[in-house]
Amino acid sequence: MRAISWNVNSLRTRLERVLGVLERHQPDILCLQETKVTNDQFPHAALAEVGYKAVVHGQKTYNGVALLSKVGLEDVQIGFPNDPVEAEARVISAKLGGLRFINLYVINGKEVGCDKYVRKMGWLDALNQWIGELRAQGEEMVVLGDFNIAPDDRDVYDPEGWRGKIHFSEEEHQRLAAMQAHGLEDLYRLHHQEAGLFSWWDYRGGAFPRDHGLRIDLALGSPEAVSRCSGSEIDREERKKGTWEAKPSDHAPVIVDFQE
DNA sequence: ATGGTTGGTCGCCAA
Repeated sequence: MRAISWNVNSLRTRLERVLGVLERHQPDILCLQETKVTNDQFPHAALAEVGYKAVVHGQKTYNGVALLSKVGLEDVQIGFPNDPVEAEARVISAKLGGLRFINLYVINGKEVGCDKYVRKMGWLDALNQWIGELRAQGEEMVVLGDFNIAPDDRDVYDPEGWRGKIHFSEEEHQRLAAMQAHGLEDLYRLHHQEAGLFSWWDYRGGAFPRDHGLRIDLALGSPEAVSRCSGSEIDREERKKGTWEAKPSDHAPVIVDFQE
């Protein structure tokens, strides 16, 4: 079973590239973030043509998450209980192959200390409470998506420059640690230990050619997910301009494989 | 500290 997480930065702009990713990697489940499309404008027909059915949680202009699958999804849940920013479409989850896939688009936070950063912390606290409740009920899961947090020095191109900044601050790391304390492990790090393996590069300042990236797109797994996880890769090629007419997203897809 | 680029939408906000 193959899962992919990808922040597409507008599904309508990126549809051709999404179809390319589906064809190249043949995932059982594709978890999209920043679809930036309302549910009534979601491109269901184009995805159905290649065999994928989508469950969606969108809004106009901002945010938006979706799950695509060609093998069916069970127990779909939109959002989570007691979300302090319920109007923002940031979470959708469903069960597949004995695991609940919880697809996240975490609040960016903009800058440490600003009101958006404070909202990010409160939102992560509420999310962690829900994840803790599910885990206490024995739910096995993969929590994946755009976390907007780089876990450690290996995940940042300039750790000293980034330390204490947005995506790499102590308070964000506390929230990530709190999530992991519910028994979740970084599935990518089960298979790769080296530094400099990134999932996001800023559009600005030639960040991709300079390889000034961060690994902020994560997949965390509970014990059953960990024991079944057979590999994980970042499709860095997808971040290149390549021969595609459409431009790349600023995020690369994160692929995670599981034994059945 | 600022700037740089992209997307949604049409003067900016968000990332």
